[in-house]
Amino acid sequence: MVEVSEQRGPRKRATMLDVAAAAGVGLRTVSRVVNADPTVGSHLVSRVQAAIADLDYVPDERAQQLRRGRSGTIGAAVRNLADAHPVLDAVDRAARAEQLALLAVSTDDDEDREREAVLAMCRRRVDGLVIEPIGLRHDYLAAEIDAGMPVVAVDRPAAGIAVDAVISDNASGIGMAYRQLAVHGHHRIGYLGDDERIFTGRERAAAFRACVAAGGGPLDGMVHPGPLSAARITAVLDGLRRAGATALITGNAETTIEVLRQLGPDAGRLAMIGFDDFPLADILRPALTVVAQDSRQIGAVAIDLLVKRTADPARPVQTVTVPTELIPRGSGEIRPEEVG
Amino acid sequence: MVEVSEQRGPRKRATMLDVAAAAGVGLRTVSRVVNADPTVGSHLVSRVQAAIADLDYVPDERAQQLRRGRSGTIGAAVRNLADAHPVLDAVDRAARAEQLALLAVSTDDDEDREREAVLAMCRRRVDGLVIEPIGLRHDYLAAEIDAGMPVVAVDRPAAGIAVDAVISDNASGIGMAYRQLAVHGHHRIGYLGDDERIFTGRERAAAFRACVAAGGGPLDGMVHPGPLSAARITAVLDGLRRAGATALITGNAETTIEVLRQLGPDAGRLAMIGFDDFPLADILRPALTVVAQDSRQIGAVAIDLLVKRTADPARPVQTVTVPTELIPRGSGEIRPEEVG
DNA sequence: ATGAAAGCGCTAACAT
DNA sequence: ATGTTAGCGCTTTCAT
Repeated sequence: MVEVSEQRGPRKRATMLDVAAAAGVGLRTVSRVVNADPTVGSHLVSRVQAAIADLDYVPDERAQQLRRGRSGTIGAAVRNLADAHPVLDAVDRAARAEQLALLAVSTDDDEDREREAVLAMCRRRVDGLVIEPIGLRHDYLAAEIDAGMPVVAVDRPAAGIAVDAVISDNASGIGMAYRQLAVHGHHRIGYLGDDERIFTGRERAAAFRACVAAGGGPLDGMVHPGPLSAARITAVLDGLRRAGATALITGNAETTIEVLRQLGPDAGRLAMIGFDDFPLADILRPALTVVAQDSRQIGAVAIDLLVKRTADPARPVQTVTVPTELIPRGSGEIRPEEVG
Repeated sequence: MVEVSEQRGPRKRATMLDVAAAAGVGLRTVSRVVNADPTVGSHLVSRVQAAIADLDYVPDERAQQLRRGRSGTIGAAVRNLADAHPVLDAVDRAARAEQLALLAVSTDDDEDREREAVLAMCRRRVDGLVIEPIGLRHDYLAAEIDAGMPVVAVDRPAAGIAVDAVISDNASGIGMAYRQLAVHGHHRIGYLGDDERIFTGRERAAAFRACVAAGGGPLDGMVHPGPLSAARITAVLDGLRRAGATALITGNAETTIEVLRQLGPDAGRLAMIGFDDFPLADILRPALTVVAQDSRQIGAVAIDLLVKRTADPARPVQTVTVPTELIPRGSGEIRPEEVG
């Protein structure tokens, strides 16, 4: 009986050993060809490559990683795949420049999801971690860091652990927004942003208070940090109107958007500057003046810190602050007399 | 001399063997505990768990996968991490329900990036592939499919290979948009969309032509498929104005947004319906009427097809069409007499 | 109910 | 310049 070689169903996947056999060379030679080791005779190289093409051989990266001891991958846990795109994009580019693949997951702003996602990446033995921290405590990472995992926090510092961080200059951003409104004649300026239990919410609210104090404007009823909810925003907008506010600074993109949604056609009747730029902010009417973070630089610095820590695990922990930029588009340049 | 046990620098990572030694049990027992095998004595379970906690043991998933022969991961290659979010999100949810992790990469609408990204996933031995195809030929996947890799195309079919697909009902979507405009009194309706070399561009332009033919409206100078560029859109808008068009259907979100950008304050002077919904479409003025794809269902169906093919690799290849929905928000309900 | 040993596919010492 | 061999950390027959 002759064995039927062409079976139905999926063909078995070729391994490196199959390739070696087909090419009539040793396993090591195939490995060398796969890894572009120049010390292989060109004769054998082409024979091995032919066998690889013939068998549709695809190296198993898991085995490579396991044996090499490095994964060549860095993990990124960001709050939202969509919003974080500019930072993530920059991280991706920077990582690629360092010959590193990027494994990105969304934490959906959920503390448990974050921990779960980060630990999953640790099980995959990523060579480094970029985290946009959600929770208040990140002790769950202590063991990993202890085991030598390089970690960098972006957007906000990670509490409870000593890791490098890249954050935007929130105080300066709020300052620019406040001055822009003041320069355009506003005196009664409101602030509506994140809960102060959140790092950026805390920093931005504090910076705003400092600006008002320095500018001599009214503080009472003007500063509204708190959780993001449509109902709260409705109430705050109402209160601000009663208090005679002619201008508003919003502390994050979600808040900005919800405010615009509620303002509807009245959007032009209040001067407004949003912290964080977002797509389409320029096609709104009036176009939205924003304080933009330098996402590209944030991502690049994050990878840089990761690489440096990998090279020298003992180096002192560092927090890098990246400048923000005011982008005037119209909504922040409305004068009080145009408001009504 | 006594060995210094508390060294400087990263502690070596504990392996399963270390845990076994620390707990005074066999390797197999630790494996059983890690995998929640119920046949382990509760006495040993707690002893092993204590050792795991003590050593901060984290299983190496690559080794698990290698040995198990499955990765428990499905890969998704989408054009854009931001735009695809709803589909990706649905894919993610559906995958998790099937106990599968999701590995997502962006192809940035680039054919080479797509191939590179997909092959990278194959090297990681994902258990299935969800692809939003870019290129015209996908033969590079033939060998993988032959080796038993389940693949499903979303949004458009993959050419050159026989794989399952989930696509939106483009013709019906264009039909709804056209009728909505016609019902509101428009007779001179323009179309501006993707190049007809792109599947969706082809389908939507063809559907639009069929609508016009059926409705008896003018076709001449009204249908504009082609590459997305600001200059081309400027020219088309100008031509449409001269041709007396009172309404416009745009064939994809990028085009819609660029049109709105160029229209600026004149946005309300042209009835408009966009194919594809996007965030903030509802806070524009006028709010944008759109044909929305059912991303949630697309994602769910994609995973369903993947699971079914995994279970039965020989099942016939299938293309599922998912309905689209018209969401009237204002811009599509402007009457010709309001247009200037 | 538990352990010893083989091996997943690959790379890296070590021959030769 | 090329081949042999020993693991990387885990799961899994197979004994016990």
